[in-house]
Amino acid sequence: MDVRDMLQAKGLRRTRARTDVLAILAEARRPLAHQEISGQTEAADLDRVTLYRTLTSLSKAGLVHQVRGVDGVHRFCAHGLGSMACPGNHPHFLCQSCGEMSCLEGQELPWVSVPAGARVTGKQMVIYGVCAQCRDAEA
Amino acid sequence: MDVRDMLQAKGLRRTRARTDVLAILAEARRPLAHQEISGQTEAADLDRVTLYRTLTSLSKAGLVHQVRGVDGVHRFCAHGLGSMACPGNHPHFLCQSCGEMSCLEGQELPWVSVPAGARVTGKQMVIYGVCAQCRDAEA
DNA sequence: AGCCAAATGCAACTCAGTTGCATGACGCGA
DNA sequence: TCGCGTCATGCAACTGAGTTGCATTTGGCT
Repeated sequence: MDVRDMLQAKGLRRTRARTDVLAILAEARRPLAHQEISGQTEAADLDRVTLYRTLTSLSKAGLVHQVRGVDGVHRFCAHGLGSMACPGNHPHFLCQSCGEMSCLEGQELPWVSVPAGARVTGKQMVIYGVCAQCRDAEA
Repeated sequence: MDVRDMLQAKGLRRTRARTDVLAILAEARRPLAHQEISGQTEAADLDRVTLYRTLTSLSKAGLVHQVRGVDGVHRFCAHGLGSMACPGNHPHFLCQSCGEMSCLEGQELPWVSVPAGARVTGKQMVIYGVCAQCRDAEA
């Protein structure tokens, strides 16, 4: 399924910003921050604001999932789009040295009981530390 | 155990900022954001920067634990100081309507396997939605 | 009391993210 | 395929959390 078709299926207008951003995210094996996306050549000439709004609309449409790391930065992920859509209900690992986040797939988030009467919108779990590459670089 | 003694036990100078902030946090039944703390009369005349630095030093000393909500704001918690110290390894609930966070105590965070070679510094899980009070207020 | 290191206060700054508004482009119907 | 309304984009300016540098004060210790 093409990214353009996915946009249409969700009732979103197919614009260059959306197709490019969605393609970048779908290709990435991990959640990307706004900054990382705008670093890609395809998105380099996009306005910051447009990128933010694009990510918001993709997120609302359910095409990407969104995680906010312990560094306070939003990251967006669309890997496994289509067939094996990645709903995002798994933990994420954030390397505090290089800032890369990765999905810890195949591990479900536990069910958690919340205070009576509360409505749950979502949940996220972030494990943080230093990734293997950065540990090597340290030594 | 008095908050002043706790500071001393951790090798921290006992200053008004630290004793007041620690007392506020110890008394609160939930993690407080910087803004909520400075709203308390005891901390009202503290400089923003001092409050940030105070929270950082308390956090490093292990007297408080720190959670960053999906709203990107740091919250600090010291409830159950001393005897039943709250290590923070439980999930937290964040109400996106009123911004209040609460500790979901008695529920352990699951063990999660991370990529080989990575060093884990910490982990946090945040459940978000709307709390019972805010749901009532909506209706 | 007196000293030094550590803590405080102030000002200015960074950086992620948002808002308002004018312009441009997508989609749809004629 | 043309035209039009609506939504998307770009620009500028703003917000709010958090940080940094530096001069001043204060806690702890002798």
